Amino acid sequence: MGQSKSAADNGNRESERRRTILRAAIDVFARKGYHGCRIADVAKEAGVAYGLVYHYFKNKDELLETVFDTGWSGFVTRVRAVVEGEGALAQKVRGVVDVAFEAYRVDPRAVKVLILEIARSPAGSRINRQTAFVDAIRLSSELFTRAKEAGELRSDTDPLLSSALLFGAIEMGLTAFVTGLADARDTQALERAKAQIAETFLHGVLADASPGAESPAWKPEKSSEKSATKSKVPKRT
Amino acid sequence: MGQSKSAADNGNRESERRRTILRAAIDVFARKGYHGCRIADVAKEAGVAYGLVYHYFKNKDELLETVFDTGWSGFVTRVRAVVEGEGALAQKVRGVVDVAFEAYRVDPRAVKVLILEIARSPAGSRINRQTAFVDAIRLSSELFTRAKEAGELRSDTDPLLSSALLFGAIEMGLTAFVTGLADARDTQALERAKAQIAETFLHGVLADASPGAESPAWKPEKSSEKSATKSKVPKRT
Amino acid sequence: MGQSKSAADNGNRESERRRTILRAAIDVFARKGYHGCRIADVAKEAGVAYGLVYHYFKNKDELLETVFDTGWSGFVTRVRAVVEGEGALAQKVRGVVDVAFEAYRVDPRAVKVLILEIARSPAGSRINRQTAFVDAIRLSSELFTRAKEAGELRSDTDPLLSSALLFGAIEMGLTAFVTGLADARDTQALERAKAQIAETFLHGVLADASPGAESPAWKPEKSSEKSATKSKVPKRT
Amino acid sequence: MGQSKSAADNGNRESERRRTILRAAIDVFARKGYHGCRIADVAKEAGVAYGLVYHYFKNKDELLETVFDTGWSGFVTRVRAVVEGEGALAQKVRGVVDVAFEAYRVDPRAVKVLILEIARSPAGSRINRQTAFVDAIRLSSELFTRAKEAGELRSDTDPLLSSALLFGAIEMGLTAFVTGLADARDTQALERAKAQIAETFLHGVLADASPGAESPAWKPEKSSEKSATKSKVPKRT
DNA sequence: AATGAATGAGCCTTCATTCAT
DNA sequence: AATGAATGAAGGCTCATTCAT
Repeated sequence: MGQSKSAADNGNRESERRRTILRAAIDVFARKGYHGCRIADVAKEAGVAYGLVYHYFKNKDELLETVFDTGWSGFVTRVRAVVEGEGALAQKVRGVVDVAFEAYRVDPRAVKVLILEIARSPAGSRINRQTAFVDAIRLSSELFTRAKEAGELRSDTDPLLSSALLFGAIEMGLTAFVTGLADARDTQALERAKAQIAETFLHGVLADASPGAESPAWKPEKSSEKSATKSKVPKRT
Repeated sequence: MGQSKSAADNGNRESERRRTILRAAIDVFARKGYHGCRIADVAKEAGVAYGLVYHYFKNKDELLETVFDTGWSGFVTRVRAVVEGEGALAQKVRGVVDVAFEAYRVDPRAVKVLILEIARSPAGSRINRQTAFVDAIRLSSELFTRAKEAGELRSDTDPLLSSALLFGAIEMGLTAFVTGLADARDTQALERAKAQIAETFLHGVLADASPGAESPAWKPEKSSEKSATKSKVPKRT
Repeated sequence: MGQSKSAADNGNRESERRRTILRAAIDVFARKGYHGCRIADVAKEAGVAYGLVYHYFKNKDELLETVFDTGWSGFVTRVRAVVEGEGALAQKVRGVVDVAFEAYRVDPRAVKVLILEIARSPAGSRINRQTAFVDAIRLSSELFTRAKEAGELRSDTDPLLSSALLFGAIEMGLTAFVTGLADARDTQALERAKAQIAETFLHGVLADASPGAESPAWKPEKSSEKSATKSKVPKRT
Repeated sequence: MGQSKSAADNGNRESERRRTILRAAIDVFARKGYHGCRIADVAKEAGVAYGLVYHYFKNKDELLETVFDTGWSGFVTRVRAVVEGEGALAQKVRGVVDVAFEAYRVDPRAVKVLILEIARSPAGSRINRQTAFVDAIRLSSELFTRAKEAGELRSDTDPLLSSALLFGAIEMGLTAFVTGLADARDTQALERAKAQIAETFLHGVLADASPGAESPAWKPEKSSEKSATKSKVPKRT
């Protein structure tokens, strides 16, 4: 029993160490970027000897990959839940934006890494835009494929591109906060940004022409998105 | 005349070399990324001796910065021309998208560098997202500020964020081609992507509910962009 | 005990390596001079890997500085012991000369470095004549200041300059051996040089005019320096 | 005639250029030291294109060698004139010291180079202590050889070493000024240093014990150098 | 003679990775 | 498991020298 306890301890201690190092890696990546980050930095941040990093990770690349995988797996999982869950398209789009911003709220540094360090890994690495955002993009594209088949989308939209545009907007929106272009401490601003991203994606930036229809769907007090869409559309052509 | 030619030759030859090296740097950056790009590679690609790179550029960072500045200055200049030119908002948005895609058509590798290598430069460098995309984003944000004042935009949109979203969509749209997610050799696809980006940004992805209105303006079979814009814009407001 | 031995081993092994590298640096410096000495040479001479030099020394300059500091600190310490010790002025002057020649006897290469490489370090470096010989010169100048106050020196001598002259004579005397102008393997010659330097400094090169006075003060078998000085001095002027 | 004049002009212009470059080299060497001095620096200082240095000098080493040769040849010539001229030993010793200090007064930077840059040249170079000071030392050693044969020197002095000591004292004395240890703008100090060097070398630093004898020979108010030397020497014992 | 662009060997330094303890 | 000394390949930068004009 003492043994098993010790073993458990060891086991815990091991994964604890592993997590400590991973956490340190995220922080250092966020601060210095992948290439500016040396293994020694990660070890120092984690408070461990620097050979130890190689006990838990084969090499720097695997460390980075783990950082990405860990970060993305959570994100992709949540995106999948939204995409495969119940609700109308608009609802799901808002859900995806929510997931991204929530991730940012919970761990801005991790998101900074995921956003800014995408495609920064060395040439040989498997980590790049393809394996990162693209997972989420492909996943969401199914959403748009189905929506299009259901006639919810304009007929000329390419689902994959739609998905790319959504994530492009999300990324650049978050980037505005990540890089300090916008103030991340302003919760109101974050909420407004979320809404604007989703609604712009859904309805565009243009104001409605008809009176009474100018209120976008996300203004809860005035109208549902659907009616807004309805009222606007007839006037086009 | 022989004289002036010789003088011109000298003048040209110098800047020719410089341009050759710059060109080579763009190509190597596009191929290997900032960190994977060695001065030796650039020199070899340019067909010049190693040391010559240092004749024209103080160091690797300055070379990089020049690549970025050159690339961006052209892009920003063109964006400014569109933004400050004549035309309705929608027209200008399409114009901005056009500029980006045209740049891609003319020199895909340069665009690849500008898109993928943003924010990859070392910590000490002045090259980063801030000084790159942000210039264009800030510039365009004026467009949205004015449009909002004119009532052309939904009242709840933040101009800076709108601008960021537009460029986010453009970036991710181009990224789809840059990374091979979409086929860059397909001119039709490029045209469709352009249209979809602009129109999604302007009108959202949602289909019009009313019959007869489902065709978005960018459907080529119905109308040219210009006429579509023309016919559409007057009716709004 | 095995433990303590192991601990001692570890402690020693580290500084042993450091000392090995320092030793190698001295040798290579002595052989090739500061600028001709490459880190690769030092590593090879020490029988360690290239990178290890940087494990123990921040850079080439620090390695150099350490070589100088180590060398000088020993020398300056010994000079100080002589200067601050007991004895008459003449005794101390001979002692200083002794220290220099003894250092040469023990480690001619180190002395060669200290003598020939002084002031060779790069502009930015802190190593130069000022911080090297000047320490010893300043230190000894106190000796002459006190001696002058005690009336042991001619009234018109500047203590600092006197000190400089002594070390100038010592340096050039050693240089004669270092450069091969004189034969360093000839112990007798070394002894004679020592004596000549000290006595020339103390009494000048000029022979005594009166017969029977041809024996210089430093001939131990005939008279003590003190009595020699005494007996000689009254007759002057 | 126009031709010959032109040729003369060219000839003059050429050697003028050569001298300009040499002068610039001396200045830059004095300022930055041999290794810290790049050909480009010399060219810039001289105000010429940098390939031109290679028209007049085969390579950097030859340039340095020329600097040394030029500097030393003047010095050695003057030392020779003193050594081979008329006068008593003491007179000649004072003359040698005079030559060195006069050289310093006329062109301190050149002397700085000659003093501080000795032995700094690369391993392969012929320029080093051997070919520099040693010429003067060997030359002067003949003086001491003859003086010793004439019984003017203590019997135990080695002529070569005596010569070395004299130049060592001169060098370190000048070094005090060159390095700023002493104030080179103080003409009085320079004169006193000259006197102290010569007299210390001739008579040593020790004060005479007898009253009224404390004034060294070089005190101008009591006696001329010559008479002092004369009157002093015979009275020694 | 004069210019300065072009060349490329050389060297310092960094840092991912391995290894002995 | 943990440590940190040891390794060495890689690459940025300098600068003496050459060469075309």
